[in-house]
Amino acid sequence: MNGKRIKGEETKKKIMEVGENLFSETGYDATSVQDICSKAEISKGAFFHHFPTKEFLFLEILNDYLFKLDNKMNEIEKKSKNSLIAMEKMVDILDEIFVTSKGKFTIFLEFLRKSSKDSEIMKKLSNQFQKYQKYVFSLIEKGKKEGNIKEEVDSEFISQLIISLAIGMILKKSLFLSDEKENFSKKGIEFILESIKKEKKI
Amino acid sequence: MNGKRIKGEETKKKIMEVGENLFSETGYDATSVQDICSKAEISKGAFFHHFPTKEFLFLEILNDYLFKLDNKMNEIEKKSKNSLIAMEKMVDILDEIFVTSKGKFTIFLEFLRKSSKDSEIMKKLSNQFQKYQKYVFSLIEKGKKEGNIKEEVDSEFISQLIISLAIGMILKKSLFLSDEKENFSKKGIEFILESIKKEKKI
DNA sequence: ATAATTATACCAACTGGTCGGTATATAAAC
DNA sequence: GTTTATATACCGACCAGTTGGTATAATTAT
Repeated sequence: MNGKRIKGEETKKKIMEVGENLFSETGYDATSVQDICSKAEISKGAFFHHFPTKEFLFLEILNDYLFKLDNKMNEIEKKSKNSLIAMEKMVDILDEIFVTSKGKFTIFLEFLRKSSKDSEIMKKLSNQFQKYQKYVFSLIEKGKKEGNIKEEVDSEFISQLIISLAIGMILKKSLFLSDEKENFSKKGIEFILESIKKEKKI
Repeated sequence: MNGKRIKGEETKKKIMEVGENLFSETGYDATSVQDICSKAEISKGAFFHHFPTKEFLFLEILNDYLFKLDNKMNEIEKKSKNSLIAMEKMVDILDEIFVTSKGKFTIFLEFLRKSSKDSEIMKKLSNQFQKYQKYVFSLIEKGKKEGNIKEEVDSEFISQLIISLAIGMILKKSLFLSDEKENFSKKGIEFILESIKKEKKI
């Protein structure tokens, strides 16, 4: 039936897939449109039929990436019974997003790098981080209400701390894997959580 | 006297300066040798007289960068009376290195990005981080001996935690400056230090 | 003189993007 | 049901400009 339409969408997907891989492996500038075409086994004509510019492809990949990140974030909320568990899970999920399926993180670096030149990209990434931080903030507030977290905790400060730590851990881990102990990410967040947890009375 | 010799060194310095700026502003790939020459007000011939390749320039800039980082690190040790103060100062210094004189951090990103492709660069950066972490480790151990830090603290774990946090804070700060509270970096490290400090008996 | 330094002209390879044209699938007209 | 029309998908040669790097000549300092 609509063979053409479907095939068109498939090539577009293929281009985005290959683009994401090459951009993260080789970097945006060092990846030529021809490289993408060759690896995707399509012609240059096909490429520019689906994407007006190379830059546009990059932006679509970024949007896609952020969209998936959002979805993952929402998943955690549903799956977690209480706020403490949710926060611990977050790191795993971030981990999974960035590190699993190799090279995911390097394209994040590529996004970061481009963001310092392109204010629109910067805005998008910044928003994403803020969204993420606000989510942690709400988890902490929720934790206070649940009686799991001390009331005097500065939610704003701690949420920023957790986000910063998460970013740092992931960056360190994915770049210099090497010596790190198992579950370091988890333990790191737990360390902070331990400090803001309310002591359980027996 | 040896005016020419000196002038030769000066052009080399100039190239490295301009190179560092342009690489961090525009990125390695997007910066052409010609761009560097124009901004440094020299000819292409002069460039390739001092550097065999563009890549080589990048590596020398990296080495220089790491060298300066090392020196800064050693400075703190001398200036600090005890280990706790030293640790707090570290973040400021890191901050200063990365953020002050805008764009310093973006070239660090550029280093990171290239490291994911070049194993030699990766090694260098990795070593630097390990050096840095080992330094924090020694500070913690020193703190234990000084009686400032609890003996049961896992120095390895905490040193990794601090490094990760520092990286994350700096990255977040320099990219999405925005809303962050004053002295967040300092407060962040202080938060961890507070947890491992030995209570002072009065 | 001679060796180091800088400038100019140049090259082959490659860049993002365009363009004329083709193939094929869907839809409309008969 | 068959023809006609139209839009989508795709190809690959081609464009003007840029790239890192070279060859060579001119300048300069010792």
